Amino acid sequence: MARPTMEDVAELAGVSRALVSLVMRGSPKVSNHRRDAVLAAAAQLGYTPHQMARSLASRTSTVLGVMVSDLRNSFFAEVVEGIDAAARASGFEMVLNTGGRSPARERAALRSLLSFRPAGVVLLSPVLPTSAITEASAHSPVVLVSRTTRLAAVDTVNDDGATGATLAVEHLVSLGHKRIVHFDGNGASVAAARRQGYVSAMKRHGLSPWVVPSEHTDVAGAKAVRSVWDGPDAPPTAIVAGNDFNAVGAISALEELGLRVPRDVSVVGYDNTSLAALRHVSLTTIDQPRAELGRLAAEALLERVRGERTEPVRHLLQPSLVVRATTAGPAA
Amino acid sequence: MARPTMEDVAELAGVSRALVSLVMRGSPKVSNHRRDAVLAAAAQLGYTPHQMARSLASRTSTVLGVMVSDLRNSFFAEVVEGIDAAARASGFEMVLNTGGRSPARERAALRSLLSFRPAGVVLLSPVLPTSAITEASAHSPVVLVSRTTRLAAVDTVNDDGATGATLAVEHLVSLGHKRIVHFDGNGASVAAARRQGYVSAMKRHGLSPWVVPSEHTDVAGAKAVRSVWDGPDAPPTAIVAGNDFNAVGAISALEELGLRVPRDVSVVGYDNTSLAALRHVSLTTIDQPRAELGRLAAEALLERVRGERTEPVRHLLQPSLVVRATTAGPAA
DNA sequence: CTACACGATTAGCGCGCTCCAACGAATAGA
DNA sequence: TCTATTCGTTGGAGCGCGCTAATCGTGTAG
Repeated sequence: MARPTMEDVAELAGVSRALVSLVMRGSPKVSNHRRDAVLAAAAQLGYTPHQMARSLASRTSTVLGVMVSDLRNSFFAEVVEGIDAAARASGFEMVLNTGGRSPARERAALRSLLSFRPAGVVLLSPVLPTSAITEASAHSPVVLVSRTTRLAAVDTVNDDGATGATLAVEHLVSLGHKRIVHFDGNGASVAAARRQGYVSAMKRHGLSPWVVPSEHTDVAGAKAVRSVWDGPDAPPTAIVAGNDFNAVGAISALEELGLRVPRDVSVVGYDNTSLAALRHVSLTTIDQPRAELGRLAAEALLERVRGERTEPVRHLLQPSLVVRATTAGPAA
Repeated sequence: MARPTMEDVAELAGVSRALVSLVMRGSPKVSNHRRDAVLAAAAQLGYTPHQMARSLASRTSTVLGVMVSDLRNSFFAEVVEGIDAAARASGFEMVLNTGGRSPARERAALRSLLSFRPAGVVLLSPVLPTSAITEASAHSPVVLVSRTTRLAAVDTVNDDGATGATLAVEHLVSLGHKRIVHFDGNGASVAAARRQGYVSAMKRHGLSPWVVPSEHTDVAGAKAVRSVWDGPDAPPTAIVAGNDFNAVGAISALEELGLRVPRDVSVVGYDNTSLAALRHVSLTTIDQPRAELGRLAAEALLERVRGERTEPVRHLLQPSLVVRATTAGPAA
């Protein structure tokens, strides 16, 4: 298990340790002769530079700390993939943690990440209090994804939920719908923007907004449908769900009520998760560019690391409408 | 950004650096008097030990390297969550990578992980050649998840795919099915065990096995259904799909053919992903204990790290049947 | 043949920490 | 009183590497 060190490579190649260091860092001021000898020796020993020693000596880091609330949520998993791709392209690695949507656990996870003295930290939809984020930003560049802040030292990357919800409403209105209900995401940090986008789009078209409290789960979506159809009001002809899971739950409940989608009721989701793309679901939804969110988060950190920028950035990505099989004109 | 060091804490507390080190590592041989002074100084400066310096000096590591082929696959994401939980419980961190099912990329990812001199490495369903795994195992303990090996230096954690497929067949047979087809996962490393379990279970019941080549995607599942129903043979009354995605694709294609599930055809998936649990899908499937897979992988590494074991372990987890709404007796 | 320049190479310090040998002071035993 | 022993504490070496300043060797000009 004892891996070789630079010293071993230097000895085998018959050069000094410093020269091996130069070769490993790709310095141009090494003769080809020596370079080949060093590379051959390194290959023979199976030598790879020790990242930790390297970053200790160079006082730099090739680590990006990433804290994600819940990896099982495919939305976050795909953002992480985006971060990974961007990090890899620049020679960085991810140290990854989960916070479980608990402030205490997130705090511990963040501390743990910072103990690696990372080049930067990405926080995916954290529930941490602002004070903890402020403190972290004193030690390391911080990027927030799916959460906004006014902190000047912190970058943010979000999708424009208001525009996304507006797209959903516009689509339904153009199909002829007038009674459109929104299932609100309640606690979720992205819910407010979506709700606000829905409300103002409705008003813009002279329609009365109808917001039903719900959650970002399929169970909650089903429950919201039952509460609406059990209620005293004439039922809507279309639903703008809080996210895809919520939409799928709503569709199940509608079918159990004997209603057909989209013949009787149209449904629009949000996120365009892989679930929505399944032909069995084939959900009309709002696409959030997840990999792009991740990429921009990583890029934002790298810009800070390279000292290219000190001003905060506020990326607001534009979502897009993906029309599939759950929307159609209202029943005559 | 310049974080305080042990030296700073020592100076503020009026003690030596070595004493601060002892306090940070929770040594009992420190007087309460001094300990309090050190902790107070550390708190005042916001000091946290530098993990990389620590592991360099101690020649130990608190890093677990994790390479996952594709995080977007929720199966892997959930295994990673299991690893994370176990690692956190023992004070370890994950350095995480993706290999993208490409041998070249996986090789680079593995090298990158090893450059951190991790305590151990977890490879989730790698497509790497055995030689690369052998080489890695010379440098660090290695655990393979969802892939088998004969390498004595490498631990493995798998679910018992043969038993899982057998459970599916038994369930269908007990419902009265006789014509049961299996959609094979082809390239997937777990496919062979499932196929073999299916075949021997069928034979055990005096039924003739019928294996259709497919893939672990919903598109492939749909295609397999069409090829079977377009074929010359009398169609089956039940399908044992390669995994949940394959099953969902099959169900869509069946419905497009005017067949009802489970009235006309029963379908069993594999993995019990969150998809299967959605009420809109409500798929009968084989549950693979994913978090447990992850936990055992982490544990296996930690046992090696702690020197508690040098023999390889071969964990084979028992899957279980989850009956939902896609299976019933065959049509009379 | 000497002086000089310049590129290739090396010695050695320090990154933040762990660990070990060794220290002084206090207590115990003789 | 003197020697052991224990306990809490400290100095210093060294983990594997990056980096700066100094050194070496070679070719060119004078």
